Amino acid sequence: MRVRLKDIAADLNLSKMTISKVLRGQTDISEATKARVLKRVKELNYIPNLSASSLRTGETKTMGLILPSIGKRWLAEIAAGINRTVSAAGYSLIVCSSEEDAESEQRQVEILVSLQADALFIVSLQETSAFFDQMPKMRTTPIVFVSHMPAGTVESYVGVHEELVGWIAADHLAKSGCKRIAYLRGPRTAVGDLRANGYRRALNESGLVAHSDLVIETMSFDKDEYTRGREAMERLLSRRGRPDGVIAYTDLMAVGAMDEASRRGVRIPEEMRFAGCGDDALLCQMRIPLTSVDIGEHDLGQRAGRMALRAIGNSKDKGAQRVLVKPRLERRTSSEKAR
Amino acid sequence: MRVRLKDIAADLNLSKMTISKVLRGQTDISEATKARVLKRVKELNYIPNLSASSLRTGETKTMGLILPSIGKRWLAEIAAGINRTVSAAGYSLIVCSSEEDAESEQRQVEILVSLQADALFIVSLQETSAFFDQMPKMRTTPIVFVSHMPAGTVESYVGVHEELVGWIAADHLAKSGCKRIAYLRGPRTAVGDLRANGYRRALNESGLVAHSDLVIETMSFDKDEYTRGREAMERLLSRRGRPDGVIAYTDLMAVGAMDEASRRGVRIPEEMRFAGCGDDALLCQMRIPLTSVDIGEHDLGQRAGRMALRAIGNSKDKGAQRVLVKPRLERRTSSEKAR
DNA sequence: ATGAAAGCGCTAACAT
DNA sequence: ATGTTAGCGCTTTCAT
Repeated sequence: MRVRLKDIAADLNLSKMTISKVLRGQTDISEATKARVLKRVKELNYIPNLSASSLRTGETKTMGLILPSIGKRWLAEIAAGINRTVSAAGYSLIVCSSEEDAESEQRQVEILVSLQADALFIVSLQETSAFFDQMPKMRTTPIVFVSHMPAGTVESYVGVHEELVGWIAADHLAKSGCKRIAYLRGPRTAVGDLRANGYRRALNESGLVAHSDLVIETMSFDKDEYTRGREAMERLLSRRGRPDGVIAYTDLMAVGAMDEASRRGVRIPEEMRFAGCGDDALLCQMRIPLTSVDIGEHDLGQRAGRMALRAIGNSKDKGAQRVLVKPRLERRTSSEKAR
Repeated sequence: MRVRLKDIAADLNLSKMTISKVLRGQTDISEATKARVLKRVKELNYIPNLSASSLRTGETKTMGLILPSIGKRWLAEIAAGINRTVSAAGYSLIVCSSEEDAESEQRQVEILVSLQADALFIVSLQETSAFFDQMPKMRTTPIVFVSHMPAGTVESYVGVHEELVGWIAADHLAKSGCKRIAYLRGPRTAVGDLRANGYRRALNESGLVAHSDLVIETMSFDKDEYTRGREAMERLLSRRGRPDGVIAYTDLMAVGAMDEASRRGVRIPEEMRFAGCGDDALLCQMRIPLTSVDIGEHDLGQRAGRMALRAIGNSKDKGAQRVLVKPRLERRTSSEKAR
């Protein structure tokens, strides 16, 4: 059996209350006993039973994060941002992966609520907020939606100014003198559409036209993004009127497109400039350093963390909060004249 | 306040015992009341308090996994492997990141033990088992070390046959006819040394010599692996007697080396064959598809999961268990004559 | 088939 | 400065 408060108490001829008080740093304990207790606690390697204290206090000083998967860099950065913020406030973060499955996500929510997590962060896969609405009894546990917000939810939300992502990249290339800017657009999702809108707006503002054959649809989903990027470039180069600027929905697609262009003898950035999205350190350092829009995942995580801490603080303050973080451009060789 | 068993009981004029029994599937309940209870439970969206039941039963049906970081693909695959196995047995997996910090790892262990996780998996950063030895009182919680084993531990361990990783890659290139096989070796760690030994053994077995200037040391750690791969290739090509085969400690280094070689006009695989380690889907599909040693992380995770389940089953069976999974070669264009 | 009592390990509130 | 009592929500055991 594990060591309990009671054991330490018996060991030192004290009551378990005294031990408990020492462990929680209460001040009405003499320095002498305090030292004695701490010494024995260390020796016996006592680890408190969080189930028990949670049952009594109603809190675990633990927060849960549910991610679609734990292998993606941007998700890991969100996690790191949250972790930094909440651990500074004395909370531990535990992560669950929904393995890209919306039903599994719901199970994870129940597990974390069941575990008495003090707050939840979810990068959700739910289309709508139906699941969350039906459990209003769960309102004790604040939930912060990160990056994606199920339609209808009136919960806290921290997301990305997606339209600006597309705008920043397109505006940059336009200001750099590109006249025909192609866009390897993302999926037909809310995010994909917003970024495409930003791209179009930037072009219009610069007096350019987002000609429809400059926008390449996301192709066969059975292929990886790198290959999709290459194939998109094939299409662009096979037509008359090749672009002098290319923006891709992801860094990997951008790298694929750049590789294909290079292979066909296009000089980068002299003849064609490129920008990606995600600012992936790995991809952006390869070959021709890639200009990319930094989505700001770490910041996203920090804001989400702060929001949860606030929600726990004033339980009465349940006004829905929404924050959008602003993306930032990282300029590199792929879009700048070599000096 | 959250819904409790008591609330449902009062609601239906039953005792909380009855509700509890229904929820745990005990059979001594009439079908009628069972249905009534389940209906109300669903309506009220009851979520059990795991702290309370854990306190009573001593188990949480939860296991913890501690990773150095959650952004790495191979760690994510280990996690997925564990998850698959333990969730099939009714356990939930919760993940904590130690953020590459050995002290933080210790804190995570304490948190998960405190949370009453039924078993722990650790991809550990500890050099020695000192921390784990000093908490024998914690032995109630089985710990499975994955991938890396702190010196001295007598716990369960599932790792990789690292020597074979180096051997497989080198043997493959040797059998393909390469006579001068270079090795961009990893760090001076246990793993790095084992793989280097495997490389040397394979060469010897094929009657080749692991000439010292064919083994390139890991260079400046402030640079990313891609750049290190490129720079290693620069060095190899600047000497007389260029290699006709190159093995790299990671896929990313291999890609860097291949890029640099291509840039300098070396034809791959005709003039130089390449193999990496890790079988990273992203990196292995780029440009020249890269032959790579699949470390078998998913398998690693599954074995670890099974080991933990066994440890929970027979609490008496505390014989230290060790398993090494075998890596596998994935052949691709970088090492095969184009057909 | 249903329920009452006791207690898991801890702490809030109140003695002493 | 230290200790006593009660109870958090659940389940084990034993009655009914």
